[in-house]
Amino acid sequence: MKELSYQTKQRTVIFNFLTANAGETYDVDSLYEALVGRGKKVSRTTVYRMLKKLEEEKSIVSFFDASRKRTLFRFNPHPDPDENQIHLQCTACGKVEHLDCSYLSSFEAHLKTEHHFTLSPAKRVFPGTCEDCGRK
Amino acid sequence: MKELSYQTKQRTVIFNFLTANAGETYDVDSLYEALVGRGKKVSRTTVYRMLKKLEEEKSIVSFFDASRKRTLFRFNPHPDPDENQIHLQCTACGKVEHLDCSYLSSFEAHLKTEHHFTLSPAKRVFPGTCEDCGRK
DNA sequence: TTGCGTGCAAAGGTTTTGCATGGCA
DNA sequence: TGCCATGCAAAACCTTTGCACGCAA
Repeated sequence: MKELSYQTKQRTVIFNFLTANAGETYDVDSLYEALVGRGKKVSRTTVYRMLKKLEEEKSIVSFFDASRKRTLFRFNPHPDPDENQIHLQCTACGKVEHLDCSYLSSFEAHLKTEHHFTLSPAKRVFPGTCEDCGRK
Repeated sequence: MKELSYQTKQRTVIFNFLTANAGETYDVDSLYEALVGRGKKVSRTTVYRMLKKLEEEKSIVSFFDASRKRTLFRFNPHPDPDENQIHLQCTACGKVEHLDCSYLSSFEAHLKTEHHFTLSPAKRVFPGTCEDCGRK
């Protein structure tokens, strides 16, 4: 019962944009505006639906920006769940830093053995203050 | 320019309920229903506004339940930002476990020294799978 | 041809806001 | 008395859904 994925123009446009801007995060609206601003033909509804699909396929990851109350998306460079992947989101400027950090696995192991809690592999977002905002 | 907080009936009712149920998390609606169900006179709007205020005063903490798409609140037993406080939220059942874990501080220190990122002291919520749901 | 993908408009649900009234200090 | 808090209704907001049409395989 495997679901097919047609290679439509909109799918290509959305996916290519996210891979080309792999370091950035986008909410639905900013992504939609960016695409339309570049002359791409796509509807907001399709952006919603395709992002959901791409996330299910692990091509992208999503997380919720509590301060702005909307879902953010970004390219997932490491679909491998064993990756030491982590997101640091600055609560001041909203910026999200992507980071590979081996220290995370030890913390993860501790949570699992000592607290019987398995960290979600894909959506680890830590709120805090980034370097720039911390100086202010 | 310090903002005052009047000790109104609604404020007392909301705050008392959350302290009396310090181990539980509530969304606005379940909290509202619980209060009205107990004969308390309060409006949904006031619940929203008072929760916001209590959170600003660090009396409670909030985080977003991505699966149910709504904000959750709970009493904050440790307003002290130095506390080794952490929340583990199960993405399967939505349950939130509160936890004091000294291991966290070392991870926090690592993030600060190596990655120049200061973890937010109040809103550390880690998504994952709890023990019960992990067994299924 | 099949059935997933698309687009528009409308609905859905959570949260916010405007405004007049109420109540604490 | 001054000013914050409250309540209602309406608005704002992000997101989902219904339905007819389009298009990839």
